[in-house]
Amino acid sequence: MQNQLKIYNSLSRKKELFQAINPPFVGMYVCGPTVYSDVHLGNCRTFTSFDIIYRYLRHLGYQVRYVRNITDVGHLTGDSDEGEDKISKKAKLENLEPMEIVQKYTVGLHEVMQMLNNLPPNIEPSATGHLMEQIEATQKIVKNGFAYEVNGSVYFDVESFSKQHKYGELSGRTVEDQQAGYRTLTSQDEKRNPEDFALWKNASKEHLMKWESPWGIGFPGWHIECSAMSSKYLGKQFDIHGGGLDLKFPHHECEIAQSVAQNGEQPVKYWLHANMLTINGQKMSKSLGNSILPHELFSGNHALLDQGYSAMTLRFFMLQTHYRSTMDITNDALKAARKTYKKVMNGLRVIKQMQYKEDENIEKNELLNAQIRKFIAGMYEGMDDDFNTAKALASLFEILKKINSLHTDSISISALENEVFLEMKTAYLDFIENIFGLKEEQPAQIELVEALLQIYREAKQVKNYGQVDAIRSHLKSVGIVVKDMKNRIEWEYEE
RNA sequence: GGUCGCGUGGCCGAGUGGCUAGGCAGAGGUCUGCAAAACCUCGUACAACGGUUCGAAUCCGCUCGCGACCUCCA
Repeated sequence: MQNQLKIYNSLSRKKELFQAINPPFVGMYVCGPTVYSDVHLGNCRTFTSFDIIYRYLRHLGYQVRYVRNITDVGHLTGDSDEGEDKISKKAKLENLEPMEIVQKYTVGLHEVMQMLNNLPPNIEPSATGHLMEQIEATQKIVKNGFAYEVNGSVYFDVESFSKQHKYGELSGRTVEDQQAGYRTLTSQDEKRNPEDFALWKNASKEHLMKWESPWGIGFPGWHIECSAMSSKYLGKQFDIHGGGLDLKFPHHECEIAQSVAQNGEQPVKYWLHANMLTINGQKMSKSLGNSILPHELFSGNHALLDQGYSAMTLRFFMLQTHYRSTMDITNDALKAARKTYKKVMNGLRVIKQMQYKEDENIEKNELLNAQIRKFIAGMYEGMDDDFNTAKALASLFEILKKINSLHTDSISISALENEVFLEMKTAYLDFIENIFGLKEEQPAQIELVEALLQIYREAKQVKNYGQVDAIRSHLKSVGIVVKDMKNRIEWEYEE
């Protein structure tokens, strides 16, 4: 598999040429959500970023196995190993079975993912569906001497691990650094050292979600599920592991340690982290009261929003920012994104209908042909540069200008080489639909619009401007703009 | 306090030692019954200060500001 794709690897802190372990196959694991509440915009950003990465890898010809888990047990509130299970807590609060909570929010997640046109992962494994694998992984770590049991709980022994292996490489921390940030252990604590983390936790009688294990009745720790499930479906070593930047430490650091503790080798070749979301320059968080749910964004039903913005507007907005930069949500930025999104989609409709026409009387424009080829290459260069969608879009807009110029006949299509025209059409379609994953949101009732437009044309012929203006304003009220061009009359989506 | 990142024109947002993306908004123009759309032209920006260099927004140092992680979070 030949390519120029470079990926920023969080582990090396450098852009590296992407070389699949087993081409043409690529294994990609992305940390999914804990399904104890509605999926939030930050989740959406991360999953959309990896959706585009997934789509691009496929476009390049890789056969990608994309695994994104559902965390439905083991993720605790509060201090990492002492809080309440998030799912259980919510279940008690709503007086439901924990699995009802899981089902409810998993369905909600899928719904939003579909609206955003994110492709479903190839495997979406849940933690409760892989208890055996987690128990086995824990046993192996204990056997290798990197974990210890206390009162029916098993903890990863960071100290003994770090004597033989590196711990903290991904996040750039040393064990000593971390100790500085921890409170001291009390005599009540089961852990030998504060940086140790739970692989398996003993469950009290009241605990809702618990299972048999070699250490008694309990439940798995949060980090072990990803190690267990990623290795089950992608092997001990796989190509890409992604997730939100906030998972880098401790979650991903723990995953590396767990895998190395089992097999002695690094589990992941390329670690990718998507950056956080801010709103009006501030971190989006519940405590600040500025978090927005996808449905609130779509409906505009939120104090910080002037109006609603569609799922595709959000997706386009995300494309304009590189996945490793923080993305700031503002009304102004969203409005600009909506307008540009529609412009791009109007271009898509135009190019889909456009046909090449040979005309011997018209000379080929070499400069134009060269320019178009350069812009197509520019889109690929952008994506090859660590999936830089913002960079790719710059070239896409240049192509869009050419498409519009061809459409309005300010450039003759015959001035293009047939081959260049086809390349341009294919590339524009591929990028919009297959790579960026954009789609039309309000497919208009084309027959009706066309019928009205016919009346419009006739009224215009006889200079019945009253009727002309009436039709125009009617169509505008449903989001359709009439375009009076030099030689014809058409419609497009309002921007 | 520890670790790390960022600061780009009115707004958003790429980039990166010389060739100075792109989008939105704004101005002018072409077209048009009027408009809209589309296209063309226009803005010479990179937090402050010092240094390295023939040359820095881009490298180094320092200052200021913002943010992330270290504690639930994608």
